Amino acid sequence: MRAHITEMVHQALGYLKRDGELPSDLDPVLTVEHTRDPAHGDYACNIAMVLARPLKRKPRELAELIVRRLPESRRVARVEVAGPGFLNFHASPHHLRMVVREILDEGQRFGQQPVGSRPPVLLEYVSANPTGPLHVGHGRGAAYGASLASLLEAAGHPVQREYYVNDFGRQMDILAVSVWLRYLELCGETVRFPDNGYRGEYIIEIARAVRARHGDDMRHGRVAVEEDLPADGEHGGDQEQHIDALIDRARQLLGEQGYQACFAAALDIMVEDIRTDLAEFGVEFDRWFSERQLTESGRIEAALKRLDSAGWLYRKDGALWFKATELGDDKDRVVVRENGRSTYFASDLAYLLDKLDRCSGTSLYIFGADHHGYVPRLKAAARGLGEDPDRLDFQLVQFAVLYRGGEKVQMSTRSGQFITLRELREEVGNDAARYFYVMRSHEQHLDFDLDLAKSRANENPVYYIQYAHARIHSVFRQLEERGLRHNQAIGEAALGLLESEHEQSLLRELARYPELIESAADARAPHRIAHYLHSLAAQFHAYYNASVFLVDDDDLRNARLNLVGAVGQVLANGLTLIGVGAPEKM
RNA sequence: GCCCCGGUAGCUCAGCUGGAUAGAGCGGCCGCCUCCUAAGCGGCAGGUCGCAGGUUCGAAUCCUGCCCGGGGCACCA
Repeated sequence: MRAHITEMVHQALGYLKRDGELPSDLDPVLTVEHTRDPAHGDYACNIAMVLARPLKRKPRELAELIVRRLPESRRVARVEVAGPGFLNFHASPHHLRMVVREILDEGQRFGQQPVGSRPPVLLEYVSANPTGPLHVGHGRGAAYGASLASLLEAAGHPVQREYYVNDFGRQMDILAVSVWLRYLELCGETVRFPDNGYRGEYIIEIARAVRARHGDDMRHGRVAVEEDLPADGEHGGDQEQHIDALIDRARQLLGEQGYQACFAAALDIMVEDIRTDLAEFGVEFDRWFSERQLTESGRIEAALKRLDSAGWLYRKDGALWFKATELGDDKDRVVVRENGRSTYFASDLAYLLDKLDRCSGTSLYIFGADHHGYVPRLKAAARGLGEDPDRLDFQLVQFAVLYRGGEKVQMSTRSGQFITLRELREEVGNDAARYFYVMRSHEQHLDFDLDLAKSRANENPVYYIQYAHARIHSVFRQLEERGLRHNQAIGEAALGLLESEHEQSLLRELARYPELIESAADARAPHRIAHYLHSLAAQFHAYYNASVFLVDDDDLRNARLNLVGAVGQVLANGLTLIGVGAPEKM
């Protein structure tokens, strides 16, 4: 509809230019938007105000001129000049009738553009290190990413969903050693656990699984394990040196094969845990991209070679550096360490290149807010690799803080004192968790009120929306119980009977859903869907309380059922986008 | 010091990429079930859009400076 009105205005301008009433070289930027106040019609256009200055004419006068030349449209009932010079367009009853018909005919596809009508997007999200279970912070990234993926798809972008698995590097070694030490404990050895190790209960469970698979094969005595290790932090030594030495010791005692078996077991179990956790949360991926494979396939070398031949690498202090500063970053970055191992950033380079090769459109990153420093770095990387940095899009998800009983729930990762995503889901349920995570703008800190999320009362927005959907289904059940059937054709013919304020505002609200999908997708803002649904539900509840739908009059009843059915459909479609269920009964 | 996000009603937040008289939920107060689910509805109260300049027909929205809160600035991952 917005496009339709824009076209109408352009036509009018064309006539005026042809007739010499406006200069022919005119090419103004005009906007058509939804009005907030129904008194201003359904859509407003600012063209007259935009033209007023360059033409040195009064906006209202220009507005009158344009209105007179607007082409006829069945979807527009009338156009008025209002306020400082707005063109206010009133949608025709025909237009609103068409919207209801479209909703009922298209069903769950209503609001969606054909996939492929917009450029593809490769969306990477969550990508938490598989060194422990997901916590509530990851949950927000997961809910946001999954909702955004659905939203982009609905707007017509082909979407590839990816999880980048950091299955390589020192953190994973620390995980493997932590598991091994717990395993030794299970075998009956008394070994000291390093300050820097992963302490969570889950490590013991992984160790148990390793023991079930490998028996006592990996058992070594305490002396062999701890002999001659540098002191740990607790004993006045260096934590990092201590744990590195411990990793080396594990490699020696277990042999490379044995060590890899332990490492692989820990990794498999962790990744599988994350995968099922997310799947239960309705968050799925098309691909789990392994960092290790990136290394082994030589793509890091390839990316570095490309940077080098473009002259962006240099050697200093024994390390290989990327001249990021010259490409917009605030400092140069090491890509190969003094010890010859490539850095995490080198993997990022290779992955970036791989993504851009596989997706002709945009590579969209969802980061936690603490990763914002990566943005200039990766843009510099794209430039250095000879790629267009505008093909990268970064969305930063701010932190979520849990509140229980009005008190902030304290969490710290190190000590293993954190609430996992799984615990959160069990406490408040998947629907509430998904909704609460996306109901706020992702770039806004989130106060997650556990008590509110658990509440089964009207104050909980999730139930409020779901209740509206359930009520609608209940109406249709009642209809059948009374031995009646809904006749859509009769309803459509009688849609003109829906003249009450509630009915009109519901029709207007439904009509803007497809445009909401578009603008929310462009703004990467699924929270707008959440707000829209709440508003639609509110209007429905008001309507429900004000009118009886199942009246004796066939025309009126069917017309109302068309409207109510359409509301139910749009509620279900929107809830699906943000991963929340649309129950038919509550 | 530099960078990112935020500051809008008592609280939590929207504000559709610059529009018309700034909105919702919660909390507070007053009402509404012989009727399709009261997990609902109606009403009242509540505002210096952090502060100061600037840009323009028009600013909560864009620019600059300052104040406050959160986060980040590794040859860690």
